[in-house]
Amino acid sequence: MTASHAAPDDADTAVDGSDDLTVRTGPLSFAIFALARAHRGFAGALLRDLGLHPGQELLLMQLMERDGQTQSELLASAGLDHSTVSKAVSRMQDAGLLRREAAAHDRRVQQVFLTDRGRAMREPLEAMWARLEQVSTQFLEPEQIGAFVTLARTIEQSLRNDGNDTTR
Amino acid sequence: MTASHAAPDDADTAVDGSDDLTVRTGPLSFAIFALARAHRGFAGALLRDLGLHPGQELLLMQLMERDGQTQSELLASAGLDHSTVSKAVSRMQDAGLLRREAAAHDRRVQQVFLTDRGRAMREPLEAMWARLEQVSTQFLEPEQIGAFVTLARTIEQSLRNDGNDTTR
DNA sequence: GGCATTTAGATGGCCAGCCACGTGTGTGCT
DNA sequence: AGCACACACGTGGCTGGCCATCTAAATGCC
Repeated sequence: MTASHAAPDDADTAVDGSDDLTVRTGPLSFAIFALARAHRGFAGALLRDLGLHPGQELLLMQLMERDGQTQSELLASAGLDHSTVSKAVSRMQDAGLLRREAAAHDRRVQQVFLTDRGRAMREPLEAMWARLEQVSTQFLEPEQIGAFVTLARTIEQSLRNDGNDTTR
Repeated sequence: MTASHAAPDDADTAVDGSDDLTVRTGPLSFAIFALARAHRGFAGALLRDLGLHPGQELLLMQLMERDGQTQSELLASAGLDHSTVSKAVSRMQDAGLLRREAAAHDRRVQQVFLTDRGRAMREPLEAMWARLEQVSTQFLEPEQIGAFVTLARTIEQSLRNDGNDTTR
């Protein structure tokens, strides 16, 4: 994955010590960016082994929790654009992971169901997700994990509220 | 941005309380995902006003810090794939934000320089970046910000090291 | 009932980002 | 010198993700 270029000197991706403009102006924002990249990259590598693309695992796991959800429900839990879900579902349908079915009572609605092949991804996906979590938290104490999650949610809410706030 | 669907009931994007499979198996990983989406979404909205696309601001600010960097240097600081940088630089060149120039001593290398138009983005970009940071940290105490950054870097390093680790 | 509005998806367009592959250039080894 | 190798990029192909636009269907309002 990102191992290919692995930094010629010690100027690693983290940009430690050499406070550049981004870090100076917004250390937290930069930390989020960097963390998101690393996390996504690592997850992507694990998903690759499963034949999945980043983001698809969230849809699958969402359906494993409750099968037959509509696309609207899926995009709400994942926080994605409806077009993104539509395309992803379409591709995953082609891949045989799930299928769509028009709802009887409301023909606009497309219910999404896992196929056997999709259901079979449960164990590998849980293992992958557990490993991702284990690697991420390997140097953290339980209370640090809790603290991080709390902080992350607080920041997330701040961004979401402010983004929706028209009064500011 | 994500204001469109704004959750019909209380099933907000954050999935509070309704611990689904993802949150149950990897709360920290899910928190990172959710935070990254919100942060990226908010940043994207601000960048849109500046006529930029997500990711381009990092390259610009990197060049503002030190102009004439090679593409390899840029991708190292941003942690991106070389092809991503190559394409982004190409498009930003078309947009008149910067220009490429083959290095004299090593004709493989492409040095990237800001144009006047690119340099003019400095003030707006700093303001945008500062606002992003302000919104993100609006409910946090200074020590919480520090704690978050520290935790984020720790997690990031864990992911990076393990990703590159061939011995595990 | 009839018509405007809202809602669920689909689709096209565009950029970010990755991998795989190809090309030109510098380096090192013999 | 010669040749294998590493390095810096460019390009094509694919997916994720967003916005804008369109269609069909349900809902609301008169």
